[in-house]
Amino acid sequence: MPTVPDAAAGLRADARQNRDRIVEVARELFADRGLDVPMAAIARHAQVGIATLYRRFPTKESLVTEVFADRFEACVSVLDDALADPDPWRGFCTAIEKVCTMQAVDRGFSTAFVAAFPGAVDIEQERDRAVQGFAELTRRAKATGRLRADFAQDDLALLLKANCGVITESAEAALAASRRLVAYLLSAFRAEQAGPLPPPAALDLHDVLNSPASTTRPAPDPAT
Amino acid sequence: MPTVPDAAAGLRADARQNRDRIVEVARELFADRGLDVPMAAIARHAQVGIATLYRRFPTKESLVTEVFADRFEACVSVLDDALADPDPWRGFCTAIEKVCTMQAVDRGFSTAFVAAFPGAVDIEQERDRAVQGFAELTRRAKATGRLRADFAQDDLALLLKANCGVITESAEAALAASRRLVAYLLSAFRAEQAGPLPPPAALDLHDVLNSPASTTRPAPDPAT
DNA sequence: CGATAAGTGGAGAGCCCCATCCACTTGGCC
DNA sequence: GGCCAAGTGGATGGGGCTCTCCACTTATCG
Repeated sequence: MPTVPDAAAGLRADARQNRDRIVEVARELFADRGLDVPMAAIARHAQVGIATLYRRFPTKESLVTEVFADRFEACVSVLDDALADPDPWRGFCTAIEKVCTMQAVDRGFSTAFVAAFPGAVDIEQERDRAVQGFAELTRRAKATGRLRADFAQDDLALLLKANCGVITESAEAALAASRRLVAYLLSAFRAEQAGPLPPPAALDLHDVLNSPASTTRPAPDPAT
Repeated sequence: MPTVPDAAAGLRADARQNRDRIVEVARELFADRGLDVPMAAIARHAQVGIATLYRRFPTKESLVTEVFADRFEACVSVLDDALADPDPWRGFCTAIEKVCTMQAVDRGFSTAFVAAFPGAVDIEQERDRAVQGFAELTRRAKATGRLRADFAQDDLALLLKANCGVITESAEAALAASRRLVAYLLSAFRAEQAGPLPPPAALDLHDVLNSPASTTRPAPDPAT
């Protein structure tokens, strides 16, 4: 390993200990209170001064990035597992379930992930790999005929954002909600009974604004 | 009409004009910037002082409530329309589509609605009526055999929260995303191909936390 | 065992937010 | 036209947040 084994390399022993404690505490607090827990609270729980915290992580965003770096890696490895599965559809479902569970269990990761996914922060390389891996997984799953052909690449982001939306209240409730939502969506992603879908791209807003859900419904019928 | 025609009754002419302008401006700002637009910004856009704003609406929450009161009423009437539809399943789908469109088009309403739905603010009466109406609609839709029997009452909240999650970026993109999500979910709500679902209730968290998506998957297979 | 650079803590600057107070203005009735 | 309650605006308080500054402490090495 020619590169540093850790970002905390070259630190004095006590400093390194403090840094580790900060990250650990931040992970916990972000997980069950979300990303908007104050820096002061993190410092207090880690039993260090605020200055120490800011010396290691010049900005809150840098702390968030550090804290969730391994989660992003975990996501990539989840994808690798899924790609290794001989049954692409099962791999597809499993990958989605795992990632959504990760979101449900960690409030902070949930929002950080969704925020970082479209316009990544600086982990762009990991992100691109994940996106491409998922594209491949999608392709294979479609090839088996189990995943509906009109499943769009962007539907992953759609699912992740939707999943993020149901992460509220207690962790138990969030997990249960996420489980159920994912089950519904995976069932909708299956090829059988695939009715017509609206396009994944944007559409013209004015049409809708001018008839805001109070008309007598000229919309197409989603039934059968 | 024995009751006041409006909450702004008995106000001096100029005051009433100001009040109306405040509500109008707040509606617009909330719609496309979300609920966290500052009170000062609303006052500025309405060309009144902050004191005037606070005289009419002692707290920000009261302003939000006033601004979205008619939207909540619109939701109730959407439900009434749905109940009047001779085809309960079509009514069910239409109601969900309409409400989700309302959310997608109005950022502020989207969050206000989700926030107010479980632990309502003060519009509890409307809310209860809506909940009961939806329960009836659900019952009828199930009776036709089109809506899956294990659809839970809480799945509506699940859908609304999920829909709220995809409301990001531009209004056009939000609407497109919402459309697609709702189409997917409605398709999953159909009775055919209804695979097993996780329970709508909460579950024990420890099991999951102890095997956080890195195990070799002992979970049940959602495929066929 | 000291010298020294690395590390530390807490006060506080700067900013944004909700909400209040009070001296001033103005619409509406006689 | 004049009176006065109703209405108004801007300064201000109070709180929370991110991030900075600086005098003090401590690990580490010859």
